[in-house]
Amino acid sequence: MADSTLDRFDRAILAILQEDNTTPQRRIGELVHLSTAAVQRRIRRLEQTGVIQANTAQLDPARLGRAITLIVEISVESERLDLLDATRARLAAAPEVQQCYYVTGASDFVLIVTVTTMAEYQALTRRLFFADGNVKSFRTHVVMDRIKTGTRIPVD
Amino acid sequence: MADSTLDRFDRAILAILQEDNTTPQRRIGELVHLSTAAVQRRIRRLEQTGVIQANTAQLDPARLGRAITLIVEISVESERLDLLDATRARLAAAPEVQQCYYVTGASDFVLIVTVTTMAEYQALTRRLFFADGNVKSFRTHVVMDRIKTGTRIPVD
DNA sequence: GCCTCGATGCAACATTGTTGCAGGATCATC
DNA sequence: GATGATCCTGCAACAATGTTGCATCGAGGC
Repeated sequence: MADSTLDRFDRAILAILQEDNTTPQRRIGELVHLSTAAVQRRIRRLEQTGVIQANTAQLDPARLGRAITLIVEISVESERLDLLDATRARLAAAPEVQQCYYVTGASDFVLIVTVTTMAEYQALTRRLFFADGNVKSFRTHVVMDRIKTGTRIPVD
Repeated sequence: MADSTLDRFDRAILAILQEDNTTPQRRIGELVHLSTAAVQRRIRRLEQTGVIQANTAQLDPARLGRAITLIVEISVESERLDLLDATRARLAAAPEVQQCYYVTGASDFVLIVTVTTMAEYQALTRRLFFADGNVKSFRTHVVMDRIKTGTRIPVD
């Protein structure tokens, strides 16, 4: 899982798949100037070596009733490893928690949360924050506009 | 693009595609108890109506050299609409900015940024924050652990 | 009860993905 | 500088998957 340097072909393929992984391999081959077989083998290698972690559909949260997005900063009481790990596991397990980062700075965790109603969020805070003895405080930002979302990263 | 209520079949299909959109329609049909043709037509409708916004490969940032993730909170001087829009556009256009939210609370924008080196981040702050007259201040959290990432949302 | 509308399953068909094989480039070794 | 090993390529046959036409079924309105 170490080196496997990516050449410009790999990067070009990744750039395409990152935008639309339903692009036919034949089309990718035309774009990057390789045969479909070569494209196919490179994609398989990228998947097996973990460069490509998953192939997923991006859904519109609003259309699924989850119109509210929140960003939450959490501060913990103690940085003791076992307590941190417990909190970490609890946060990651919650389906409403879309993303969770352990960070430096004023807070310890930053979450991105999606809910259908503020009542649901209130319930979540009770279940996830107040019930967790190690959560000292949390600060909530309500998202008014999701200007840019996704997991796209530059490939060059 | 309005109603188009999602029944339990749609939701079951979305749950699968959100995990792995390379799952064959035949397999999806078995799982949700529909014919492949029905699955195929539903997926097409979900794509056309925008419930499915994109089909993308999820890449490992570390394997592409972007080992550093940062979360940045930005406060602006003025909430004047034209100034806000200019800042918003500038932030969204930066490829290093993976996600960008306009939020309530102590800060105005929250960004998720990926870079290869801290020097690159420093350059980004100059280009994006210091050069923008309307950015009053920003606070940076360095991500030590990406506990949970992605765009997965509950479908039920 | 009859009609329309929308969705379904089946089956033929089109497209796309996969694999075996032979050949070409690169690199270390001699 | 030749030699062989290794890796990657393209081509072509093949397998798997996606797509569409058609007949049928069920729900709701008249």
